[in-house]
Amino acid sequence: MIDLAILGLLKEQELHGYELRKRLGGLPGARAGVVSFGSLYPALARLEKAGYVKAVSASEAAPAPVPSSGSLVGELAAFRARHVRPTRTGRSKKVYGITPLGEEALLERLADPTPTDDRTFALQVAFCRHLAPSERLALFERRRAHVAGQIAEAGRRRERERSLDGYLRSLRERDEASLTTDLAWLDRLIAEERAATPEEPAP
Amino acid sequence: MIDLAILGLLKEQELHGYELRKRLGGLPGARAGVVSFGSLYPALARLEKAGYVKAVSASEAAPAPVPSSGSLVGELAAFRARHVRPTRTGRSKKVYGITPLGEEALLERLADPTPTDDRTFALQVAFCRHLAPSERLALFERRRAHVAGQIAEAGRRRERERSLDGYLRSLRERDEASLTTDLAWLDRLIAEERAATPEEPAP
DNA sequence: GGTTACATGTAACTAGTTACATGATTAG
DNA sequence: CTAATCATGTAACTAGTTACATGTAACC
Repeated sequence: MIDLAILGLLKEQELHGYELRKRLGGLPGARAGVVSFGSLYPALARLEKAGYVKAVSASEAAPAPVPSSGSLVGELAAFRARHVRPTRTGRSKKVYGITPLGEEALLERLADPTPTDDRTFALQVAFCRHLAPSERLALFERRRAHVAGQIAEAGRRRERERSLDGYLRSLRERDEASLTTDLAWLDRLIAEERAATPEEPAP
Repeated sequence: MIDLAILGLLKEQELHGYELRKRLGGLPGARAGVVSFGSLYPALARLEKAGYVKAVSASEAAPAPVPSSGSLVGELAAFRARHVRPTRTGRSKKVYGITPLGEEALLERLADPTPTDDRTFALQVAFCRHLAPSERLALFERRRAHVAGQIAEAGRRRERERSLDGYLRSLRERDEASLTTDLAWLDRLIAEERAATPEEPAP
């Protein structure tokens, strides 16, 4: 999960850990919270050891072309980052960039056909522009099938346990409503995707 | 999470681990999967050590009044459980029941005002019939406020980042749609709850 | 007598968390 | 100078997972 998020963000732009965390928190699906430093920094170290990311000189960090934060503070910080002078003593900003190996790993994680949790799927969609159109569509279709399957299962369960009392019944209704909302969204997403992609005739 | 589920299920009926797991899987919200034995059995041991549950004689396990599985296999197993004879050697069924201390712990977890994840909230609702009406309503209202807050936040974010491109924008829409669906469900739940509870005038 | 389903448990691992420790930079 | 914010990291813990090890009971 965190690996996918880090690789996806670094593919767009070189960043240091602290900034990375801020952007992680701003990513959809919004219902999941911010990641902690205690998991972010070890993850960065792990990814660096694996050769997926590498620390670059702090001054190489590109200032955001479109400042996603919109804050003046962020702009000033970016400006200052450009003429930072390396201090003799330890703790200082460490800017990371993605490596070619890391880009491969990102594509693998984006195309991974294993059904994932909501949060990971949201991240896959957030960065799916890096996939080939056919793989992107496959990602959406797989998810659609997964959600459709859950709806079918919920329907079967409803048949089996008709006359369920109060709160349990309400919870089942909620499950079905949420699955139905999600399916409708996926159908829109898929329709838009097909509309945007000129059809590929069979070879 | 698992503690709440175990205590909630054992409050209804004495059960052994294997059966407990089956019911855990059938509980809403359906989108979360089944728990593994590797987390269930240690959890039972922990709860027993804490004095929240205790192992009772296997023959005391009440057969399900309404067989939730609907399977003949389950019915036969329940029948056989009634005339099990203790075998001399180790591994055999171990039926657990909830203790008064465990019932206290269950009520604490049900009324816990700390905002929780989706899965835990679903469990709180699944067992909320054990709460006093006012506490039940408070549980729902807290959740409603939480979701309403997230919707407000999503709206602010939409203002801030208008003209977001393709997939990110779609993900935001999905977030808002799912939050809105959930809010509507909560409103129905709260309305039903108020309708069912004769109003309490201020003392 | 073999297969299948029931049943309990442990060990090693995964993926995160909170709390802590430290230091650098800047605004007032 | 000092408080706030930026920034990096470690240690101990939490809450689960998978894979393994073992045994029981019934079915055919």
